[in-house]
Amino acid sequence: MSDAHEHIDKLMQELRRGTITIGVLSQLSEPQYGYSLVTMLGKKGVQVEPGTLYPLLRRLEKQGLLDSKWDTNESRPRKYYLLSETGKEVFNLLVAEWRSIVTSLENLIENEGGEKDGAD
Amino acid sequence: MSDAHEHIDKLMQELRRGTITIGVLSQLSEPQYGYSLVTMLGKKGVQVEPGTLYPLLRRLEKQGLLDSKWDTNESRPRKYYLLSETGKEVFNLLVAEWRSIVTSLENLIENEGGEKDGAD
DNA sequence: TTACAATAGTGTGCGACATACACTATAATA
DNA sequence: TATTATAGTGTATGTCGCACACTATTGTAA
Repeated sequence: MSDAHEHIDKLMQELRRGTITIGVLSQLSEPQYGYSLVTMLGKKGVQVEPGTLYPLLRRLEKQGLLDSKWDTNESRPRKYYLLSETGKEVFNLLVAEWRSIVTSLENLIENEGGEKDGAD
Repeated sequence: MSDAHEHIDKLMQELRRGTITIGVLSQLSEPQYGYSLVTMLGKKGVQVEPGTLYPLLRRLEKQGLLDSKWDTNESRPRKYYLLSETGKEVFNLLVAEWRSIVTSLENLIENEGGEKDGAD
């Protein structure tokens, strides 16, 4: 019963996949830079490695979902990211899709453990 | 606003990732074969390609989450899959993790659009 | 017999994520 | 001044699941 624990990690990771994107997008209604995002998301229960987040941010920017601008006024230059108009739309669509997935999955999970009707 | 629709597909696909596994596991408290799973999941709103499901089933079997046996009594031989004991445990853990993710994400999403407290 | 549906299988490619590492610049300290 | 710690950004690489497209086989209907 314990040799499976090695696979669980992988499976959970797969479960998290894609949700990081939603998490990040959800925080970018206001400009933030990479490090602050890592910190903030971490506080909210979503652990993200910097090495995961930075490529993600650049990906999202390249796809046009994020805008970015360097702030060189502060002591260290920081790259601030912000949701673009497109990003806002995509985020909303993504949330809708997410909720739909949650609903379907909940149905499947709930049904398990109970009786099922043999209707075909 | 339309060139983003190409990315949305990818993002949604990423969102679905991993959930297919949970969906499949949830249906295997009783033995079923690949084709019937494709049909059944499809009816319940979870579209899965056969070319996606079959490798998944074998993967899960190789990981010890599923048991399988060929039924050659019927007209065409069918490979029936069933949750193993390990599989049941993993499924439960996975469901727990899933619910946790759902909760975190809901929090992040809800917070957006409203005011945020500057509490640190 | 041919054609199609049912059923299972495989191989390849893509892409996101994790991990690890490198780099810069500021601040602190010896 | 030199060194170290740390905040902050960036990149290279590997893994692995999933989608897609393909093949193979068998049974049944035309």
